[in-house]
Amino acid sequence: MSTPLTSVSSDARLTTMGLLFESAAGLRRLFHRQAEMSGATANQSFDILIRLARSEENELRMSELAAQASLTPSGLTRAVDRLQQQGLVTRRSCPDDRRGSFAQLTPAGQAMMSEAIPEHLSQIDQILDDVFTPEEEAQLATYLRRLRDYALEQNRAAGITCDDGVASCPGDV
Amino acid sequence: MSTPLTSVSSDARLTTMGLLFESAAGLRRLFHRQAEMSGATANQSFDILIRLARSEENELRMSELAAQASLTPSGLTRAVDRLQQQGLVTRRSCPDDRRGSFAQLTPAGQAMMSEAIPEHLSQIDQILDDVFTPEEEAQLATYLRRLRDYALEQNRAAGITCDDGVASCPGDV
DNA sequence: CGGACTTGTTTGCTCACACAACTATATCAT
DNA sequence: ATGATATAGTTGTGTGAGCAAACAAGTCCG
Repeated sequence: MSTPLTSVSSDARLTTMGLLFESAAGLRRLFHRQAEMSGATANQSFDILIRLARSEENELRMSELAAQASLTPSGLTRAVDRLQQQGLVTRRSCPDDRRGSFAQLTPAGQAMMSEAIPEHLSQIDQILDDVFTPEEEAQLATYLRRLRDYALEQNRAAGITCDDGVASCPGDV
Repeated sequence: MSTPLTSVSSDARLTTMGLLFESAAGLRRLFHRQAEMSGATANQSFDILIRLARSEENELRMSELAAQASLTPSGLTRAVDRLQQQGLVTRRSCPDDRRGSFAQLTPAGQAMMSEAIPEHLSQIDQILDDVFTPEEEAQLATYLRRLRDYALEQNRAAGITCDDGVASCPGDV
């Protein structure tokens, strides 16, 4: 056997999915590179900081933040640990629910983000201006939003292992 | 200071970028979940296997494969190591350039992919059919392709540290 | 020919993330 | 109240990926 294992007709859709992952990976590198060049603002988990910066009181519940950043709870715990060590974030325990906590930007974190965000925004502006017309940009956003919501929904549905009384869960008798 | 650090006008574009990453992450999980459920076909670095399966002779140069899979050369070396241990891939040294090698699907790898790819394709069909009209799908693909090519180009340009004789490279006198 | 530089791949090291198990609080049924 | 279950978050452990340095083979002069 010496020929590819996919038919031409399926290739287009496979490629579309590939494009999604490749463009995301490519842009991630682009952002990472610029963040790195800006010296002081270089920080992995920039994603987390931005989401905090965009929130009321610059704080979010851990679980909410995990969902927004596409991290597992455990992954987020570690990420916030690191940011805390860097002095950019604090934990504030939730008064209404003593299980919960907020991650919150410290003044230092706010200061850093005040500097870093404009750079990031201008990089995004540049990219989008270079690649899309405003209409295309809006279209892309709606397409991606649909895709994200679909994936979110499907993952949520799959996460509920025994959603309607199915007894197929291993070990639950 | 108690208000978010971003203005409303910038939020849209920031969100668009967020959507790209979130949709990619969401779909990645969706695919991973299904792969996992299909038992035998469960395999991380499915991406790599698919790209091999889609290629002539089911083989690709390591560097080419790394680029396609958005991995660094080192990351790919390790990934291929693992796949080789699983018996799904072999290395074939390039006759024309003795530095280079090909990663190639073994018969076992081909067999596995013959089984796994149809499932994967049907999952993709389902997603795209659920979320987009054919025209929208085509549009999305062109948008993503532009974005990917842009990122590729920018990253490539940035990778060439001293592209036009700039003497700013540290330590090159 | 022979040394300087480039390119393709691999190795040493470190870090970040996921999964599973655990703790602590909350909620619900009886 | 009280025990069963669910939810929020943290910790132990393994794995995958990146960076930088090493290595090996090709290329480019002189």
